[in-house]
Amino acid sequence: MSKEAKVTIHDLARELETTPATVSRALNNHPRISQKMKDRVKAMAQKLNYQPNIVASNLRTGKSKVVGVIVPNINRHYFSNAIHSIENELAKADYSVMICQTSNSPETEQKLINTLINHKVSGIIISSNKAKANIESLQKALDAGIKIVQFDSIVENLPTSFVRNNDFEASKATVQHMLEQGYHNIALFCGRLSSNIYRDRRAGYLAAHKEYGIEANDAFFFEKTNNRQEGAEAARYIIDNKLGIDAIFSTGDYAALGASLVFKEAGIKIPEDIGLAGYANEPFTEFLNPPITSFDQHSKEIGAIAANQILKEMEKINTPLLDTIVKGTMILRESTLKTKAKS
Amino acid sequence: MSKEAKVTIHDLARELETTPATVSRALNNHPRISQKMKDRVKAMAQKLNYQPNIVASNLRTGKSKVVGVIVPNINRHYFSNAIHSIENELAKADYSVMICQTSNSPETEQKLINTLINHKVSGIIISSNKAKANIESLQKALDAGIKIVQFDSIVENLPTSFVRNNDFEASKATVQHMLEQGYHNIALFCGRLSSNIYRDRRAGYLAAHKEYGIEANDAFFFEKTNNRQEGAEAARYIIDNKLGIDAIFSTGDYAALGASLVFKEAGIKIPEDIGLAGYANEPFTEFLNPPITSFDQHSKEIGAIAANQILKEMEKINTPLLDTIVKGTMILRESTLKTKAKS
DNA sequence: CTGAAAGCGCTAACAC
DNA sequence: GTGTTAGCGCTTTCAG
Repeated sequence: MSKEAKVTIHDLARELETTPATVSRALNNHPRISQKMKDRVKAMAQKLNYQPNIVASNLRTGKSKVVGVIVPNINRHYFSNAIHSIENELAKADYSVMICQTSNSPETEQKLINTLINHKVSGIIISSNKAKANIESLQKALDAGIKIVQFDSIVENLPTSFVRNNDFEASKATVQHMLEQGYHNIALFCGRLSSNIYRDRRAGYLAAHKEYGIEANDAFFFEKTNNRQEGAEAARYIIDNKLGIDAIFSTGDYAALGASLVFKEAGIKIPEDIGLAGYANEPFTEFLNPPITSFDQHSKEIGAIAANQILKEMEKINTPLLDTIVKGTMILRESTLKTKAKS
Repeated sequence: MSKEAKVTIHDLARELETTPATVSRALNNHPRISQKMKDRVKAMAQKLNYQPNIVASNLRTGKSKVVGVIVPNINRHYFSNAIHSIENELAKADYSVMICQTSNSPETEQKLINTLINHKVSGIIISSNKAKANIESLQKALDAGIKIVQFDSIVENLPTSFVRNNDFEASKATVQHMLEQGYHNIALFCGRLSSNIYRDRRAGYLAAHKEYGIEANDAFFFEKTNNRQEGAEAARYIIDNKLGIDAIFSTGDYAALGASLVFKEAGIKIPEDIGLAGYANEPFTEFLNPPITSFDQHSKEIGAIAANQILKEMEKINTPLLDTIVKGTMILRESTLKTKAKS
């Protein structure tokens, strides 16, 4: 298969009449090697087209310049942006990225964590399920000296760094805005409550109501309504069962999208007949008719922060763990501007 | 750091009063090991919570169940979908995915290819730049026994499998459709011609004109117009310099998006005043006002095909190389339906 | 069916 | 500043 036998540090040593150890040290810029030797070694490496065997180095040192990233799905705007930044930042420090999708399956996640441990990655950046087995696996990773940074969906009681949004305040602010616009019967389209992010967003929704002096109606709570289809179904349910709902706060943009299209088809006007706000500021929210209010989570920044934090933790001992909260930005659009629509 | 010392096959062997070789074989289901021994070994592995050191195994065998994926950017719909499928398919076969972004820099790409080679990956799935140095690096990977599958932007004269779209026919069909709608002065917004995909799309644009008996106007060719901003600039240029352009075929959706928004602001009506078609069927195209005609490339399928092909090549010797063409689907939308708009 | 022994390529004490 | 030596954990001939 190979044209020429693989060249190793032994070959370099032989050519230079020195030893593999010296070659290794020279290549790694060891301080106690003479500049002259370093130059000779590097020249010879170039000449023979020497390529270091990273695997051998990893085995010997027990470390590797690899970081694993575990997310539910790569092809969601939020994650693909976060991963984009993570790869960019880590590549600057010559780290490689191993990427894994759980599809929200705790079993898959556990398996992936184990695989990463066995690959001897130096760090894991993860948006986690909360299954007990996963927490144990993450703890095992920590015990093995692997640094972990959690983002998005996190397990609070693990001693790791976090990077997260202010989901509670964000949701509260959005719902407050809706209440102030005159929507007083706001449905909640919500993701799985097993995840802190959806729990927080729901809490924000409830807190806004409480502060405004309105009791949130339990019948207006749509759990597991988190994608386009589920959003569409919930919207149809709302249309069919005159519940008195005059607005929807959706903890995800896709459910809002599904609802938006159903309302449009049914001739129900947004924002006049029903208000609608999503979450995540997916690109399409800007272009819907009308454009829908959403919340930008700054996913690129989140990825960059997570990457730089894990870099510090991997390279400098005693780097303190950080809990970083990235404040999102409310993007007000036509879909909740009832007052403006009236005027 | 670790709670307990790492357990190795030696530990298992000692406990079972056998040898590391037998343990290794048992764990790998070697046929000449008795079922009884396999059971004993696996039970003990479980009991001691043995975790194989993949790195050691990789060093010894010179292989690894890792595939590298190299793309310009992760956070484009096309690539994030392709990668989504790639990871899904490879994970089924217990392969891990290392992901790399070139940001369209040939130097970065070359560095990444080398890193993957040195990591001893078994395969590389790549959307490549065409720089000479990169081709040499890919050849080096092939020489090292690494399987390569190219998709999207490919280097034709390398002996690898390809997975691609029928960009030429797709573009030709779209432009034909526009010509038939009565747009006879169609501008071309185009990506870098160093890439086969944009060359092919341009060729399709030209072929459609030729077949229709109209000469394509050189002044209507906008090279390096491939993102939102460039598209907006080109649109402004078109507005300012009365060139007689009555439609735009853009080889990418983002440039079409930029143009669409500029036209809207300028009060220029799509499709009445100007026709507009994009390429890639980015999610937002469906929701623009009006929705814009585009071309769905089936990126998920492309990723899945690339992944399964490389799996075969890695696992079965003498797997033939495949050149798979995935036919895209034209998505006709309002932005090019001049006749319908008239009626 | 199992054991003995060697070694993948590199690094890091420890010498001098 | 450089050489000697041992070994990371695993697999795989070769022997029996």
